[in-house]
Amino acid sequence: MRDTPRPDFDLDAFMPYLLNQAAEHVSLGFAATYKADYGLTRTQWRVMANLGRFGAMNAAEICRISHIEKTRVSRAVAQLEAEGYLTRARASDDRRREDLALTEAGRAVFVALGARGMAYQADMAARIGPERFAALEEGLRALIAAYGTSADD
Amino acid sequence: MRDTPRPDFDLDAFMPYLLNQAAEHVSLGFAATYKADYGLTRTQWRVMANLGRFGAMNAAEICRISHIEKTRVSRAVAQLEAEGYLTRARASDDRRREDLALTEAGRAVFVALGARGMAYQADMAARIGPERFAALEEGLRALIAAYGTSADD
DNA sequence: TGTTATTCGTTGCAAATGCAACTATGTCAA
DNA sequence: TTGACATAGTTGCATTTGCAACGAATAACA
Repeated sequence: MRDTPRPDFDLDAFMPYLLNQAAEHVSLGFAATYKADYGLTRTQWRVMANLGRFGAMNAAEICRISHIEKTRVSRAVAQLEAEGYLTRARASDDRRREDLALTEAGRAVFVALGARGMAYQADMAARIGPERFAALEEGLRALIAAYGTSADD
Repeated sequence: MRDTPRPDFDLDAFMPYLLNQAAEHVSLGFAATYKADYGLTRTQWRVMANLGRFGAMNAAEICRISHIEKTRVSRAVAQLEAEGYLTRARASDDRRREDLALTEAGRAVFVALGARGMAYQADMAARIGPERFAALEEGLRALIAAYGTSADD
């Protein structure tokens, strides 16, 4: 009586569970880098990474691209500005908007962390094998495409 | 001057980023189910899923298996007990330990959500194709194995 | 033009979280 | 036995988070 008349559901093979496990393990590994060396939170790093990769944009665009909640972005931006990593400027054509751009210091951090990120990525590929890595990437993209566009984009 | 003299780092191909995106999309989809219908948080659901799948065990074991922080487990367990989904019993051989087990009500929720989970999973596989789905699963397992065991297990 | 709806970003507040400190129990060895 | 150390689980506290409500600016349109 102590054991379930067990249904077929197996947590070990449940994709949301696997995704979370993998994401957590992998993210924590890299998070240690930018946390220890630059005092950045995950959200702060992601905001910087988007600005670094895609150029200046406003907060709402970052939300749309990264699917980070807008409150979180708002606070991350405030902190990044306080630390001199980005600047905000009211858009002249629409004064609700604030154009965000990395400062030189911010760009430098982005470049440095980008290099670390690529090294981390290479290590990952080596650990599980390049073919598996490629297949994984493709699967993740498919998933994001399948669920991202329909829901909230 | 507004655009980065861009380094090679490409956020779109950064695995931790892809993993987080995918995990978030997919998890939120399923989370809506157990949140809306049973008022469960993600941690609560995961605790129940572990108990349902692996049978009675104590909180520390749940921590080890699921990699959830022990404070979080402690609080989830307290809430689940308050709602009648599980029982705690001091282990007779070691009175520090508390054996946790799902109640009938808890088991019923686990079974119901398990069924939903399988349906959700089937939908995912259909959306991206079974081969990709299988490859994705294999890659995720490899990643978890590669990073999980070394770090904190 | 005036009225209503929408969008951008911030803030208040309650809930969730992480970390360290703590209690209680158990282990090991002198 | 005693004392040092380890483990199970809880609690205090500061930080982070999500959601809803908000003010300001703009769009849409009668």
